[in-house]
Amino acid sequence: MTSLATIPITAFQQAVLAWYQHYGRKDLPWQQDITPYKVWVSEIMLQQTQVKTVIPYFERFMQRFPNVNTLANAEIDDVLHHWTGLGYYARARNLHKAAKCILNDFGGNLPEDVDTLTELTGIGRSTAGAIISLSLNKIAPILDGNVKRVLARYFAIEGWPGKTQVLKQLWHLAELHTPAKQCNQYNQAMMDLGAMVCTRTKPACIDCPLQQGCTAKKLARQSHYPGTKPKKALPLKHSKMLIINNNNQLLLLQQPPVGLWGGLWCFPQLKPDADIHHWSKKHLGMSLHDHHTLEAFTHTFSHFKLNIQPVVCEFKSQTTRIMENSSQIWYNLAQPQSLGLPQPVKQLIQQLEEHVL
DNA sequence: AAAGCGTGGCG
DNA sequence: TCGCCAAGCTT
Repeated sequence: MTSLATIPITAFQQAVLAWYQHYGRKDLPWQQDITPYKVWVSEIMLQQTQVKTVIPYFERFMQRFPNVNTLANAEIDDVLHHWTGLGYYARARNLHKAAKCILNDFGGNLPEDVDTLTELTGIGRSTAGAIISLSLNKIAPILDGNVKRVLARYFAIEGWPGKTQVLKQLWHLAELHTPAKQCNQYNQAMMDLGAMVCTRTKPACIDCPLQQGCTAKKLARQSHYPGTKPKKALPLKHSKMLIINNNNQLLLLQQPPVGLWGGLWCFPQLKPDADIHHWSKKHLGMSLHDHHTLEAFTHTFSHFKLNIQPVVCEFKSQTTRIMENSSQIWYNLAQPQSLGLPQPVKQLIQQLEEHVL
């Protein structure tokens, strides 16, 4: 394979660093007055999430939780409230948990080595590397989706990075090429290259500082790398969401602390074949007077689709008899509490507000 | 080792 | 429209 020889490591690093000086991103919100905390929060938000989506969430989050201390002392409901719509809510729960740990065990300062950082929940090897390199300019490799794509193409690494063996190869290459000096700029540059030049579809190889040594380009097989995940159809599930409105206060139930939508507040959900009358009597102790459906819609998760049938419920007696408790609240439309809401629930609530007005 | 975990954008 | 997947980590 000598015909596909790549360029020496130092030349690789120099090309990447030189490109960064001209074209790298330096104006993102978390790149201003850089601190480990800002990099940490941004890296967590950016997991499986695009920059454009993250920016407004990051701004609001930093406004409300400007440092480890404010985050550690916040209510989890408030943290999840600021995460509403961003998805992968375990990230917010882990962030909050880790902030408490950093405050209690590390005096409010993030650990400054990869191994200790990785022990914090929600921080894996790549996120730890990003914090260490981007905020402290210490040497540490990163391997996010962008870097994976650049390396997989440059070295023509076969297979899906979700496979342990493929991932191992990529990590090895990342370690090998990460420079001791200007590690912060190099890592940022590799991510920017993947995001701006070495894109998933239609990579702009003509603009790439690594085009000369890129194996995928030589083979004209850019789209072959990195290998894709074996596909399977998403299962379709169905659920009813009960809208119980008492004088513009909506009954919401809190999801269990872990799992799908963990810790978030939802309308009561029923399986499609469940009887609403029976459920109302059993769980609310009330007789349903009438109900009507709103237009059903389908929400897509990473691993299944959920068809949601909203049902507006009306009762014979006062629904105020339903008492609040730790996992059951009345959500006040006029003065909403700071709570985490799944996107479909937030959506439905917005619809109801418009209807009321 | 592979599945669970959200949401939005894009071709 | 619909499948794919984006600055991954946890179990």
